[in-house]
Amino acid sequence: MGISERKEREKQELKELILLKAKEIMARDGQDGLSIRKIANEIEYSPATIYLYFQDKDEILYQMMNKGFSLMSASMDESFAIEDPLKRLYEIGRCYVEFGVQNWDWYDLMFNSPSPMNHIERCSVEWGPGITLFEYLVKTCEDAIVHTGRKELESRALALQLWSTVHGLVNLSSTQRLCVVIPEAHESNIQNQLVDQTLKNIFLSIFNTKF
Amino acid sequence: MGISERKEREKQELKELILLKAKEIMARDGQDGLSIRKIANEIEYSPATIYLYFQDKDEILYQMMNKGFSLMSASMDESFAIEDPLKRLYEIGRCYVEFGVQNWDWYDLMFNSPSPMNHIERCSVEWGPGITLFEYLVKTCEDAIVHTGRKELESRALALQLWSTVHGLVNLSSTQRLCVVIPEAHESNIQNQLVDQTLKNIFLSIFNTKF
DNA sequence: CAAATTTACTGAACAGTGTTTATTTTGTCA
DNA sequence: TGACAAAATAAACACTGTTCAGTAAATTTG
Repeated sequence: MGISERKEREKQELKELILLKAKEIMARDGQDGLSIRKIANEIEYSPATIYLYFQDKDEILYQMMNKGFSLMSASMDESFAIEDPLKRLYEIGRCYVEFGVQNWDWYDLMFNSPSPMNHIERCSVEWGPGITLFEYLVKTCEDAIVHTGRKELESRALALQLWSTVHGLVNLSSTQRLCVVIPEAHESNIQNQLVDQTLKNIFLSIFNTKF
Repeated sequence: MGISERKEREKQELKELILLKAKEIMARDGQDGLSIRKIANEIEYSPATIYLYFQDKDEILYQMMNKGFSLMSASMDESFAIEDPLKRLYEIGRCYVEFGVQNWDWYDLMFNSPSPMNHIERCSVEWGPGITLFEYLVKTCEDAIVHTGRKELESRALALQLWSTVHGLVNLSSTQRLCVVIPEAHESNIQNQLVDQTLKNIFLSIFNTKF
């Protein structure tokens, strides 16, 4: 009987539609403008219906976070393919910051918001794509350490240092802390330049390598 | 006539009481648990009264942010007093992270929340204490550069790099991203160790100096 | 001292928010 | 077609920030 299969499929489709509309609303109104009731309006169902497909808003934001990681991976896979470990590491950093600043709502969901983490803790699942990304960073750091012969560096510690720096840059820039501290940074291209300079600085200080 | 002066004083006192109770509520219920209506209850006035003393919630959070900077300065002034520029820089970084992690609600308000920035933009005032703190960091970087004779370093760029890193560390740690990526970091003392190691790494990579 | 005026305060409403539950509508199977 | 299960919803609950008309208190003036 294909009837229950069709039902399952329809259930899945509505679930996807909810996430799709949520995505559209966030793009239009920002993360704060995303509400259950707005989603309900857009999919033309009552708000209560959404709770038949997701246990709460946290789960919706968790699923959106996962979609955000897909977006990010897609925008970074050129960097992942670079042969030279140092250049790869640098490009990953550059693209990371670029993605974060240009897709702030997504980034905020993935790396700042407590909502997806609440869901993760409640359901005791892993922060899957985040861990994958970090482990990839660790591996690239390892490659870079081998490549430069600087065996005194510890790949996990180095990865954390790099991650902290780019994460800090994205946040400072997107929450308007950079532009009020460095007045010249009001125009976005100068801010890009600042971020770029900082990235170059890290690599210069760690690997003695210019880009 | 001292009558209008007394009135002015009373007005100021109620304003301070509002901020005091707001502080207490945030300490108890976190930043998300802080609402105008809760403040109103605690000071035993109606919610509308609060709008006679502050134009909106953003202004309350802006004033609280300023109090947060006072707290932070107080907890860091031992570091500020250190003679040796490198050691001073390191201690500033260590205390910065310590304050951020231990007073996350305050830190979040000062360095992440859009609310105080909304007020700053609306009233076209400066991000006063934040700028002061950053300029002090720049100056200390300058001192450290002179002290180590590494003239190729640019103090403003270096300050931004250091700030980004510690800001990133505080955020990753406080938003539960660190502990899910590095499972050993669940216990807070190991997390402290990780943060400390990262800090040491920065200084090693930039100044070739061990701590 | 009483009346007029200014200042301080509040009740109630508006337009939202996430979430739950009892009820109704819809679809499937015998 | 009637019974049963599944899906959807209306309505409520307990909140949120904010505004405004109207009330109460304090002060100044006649």
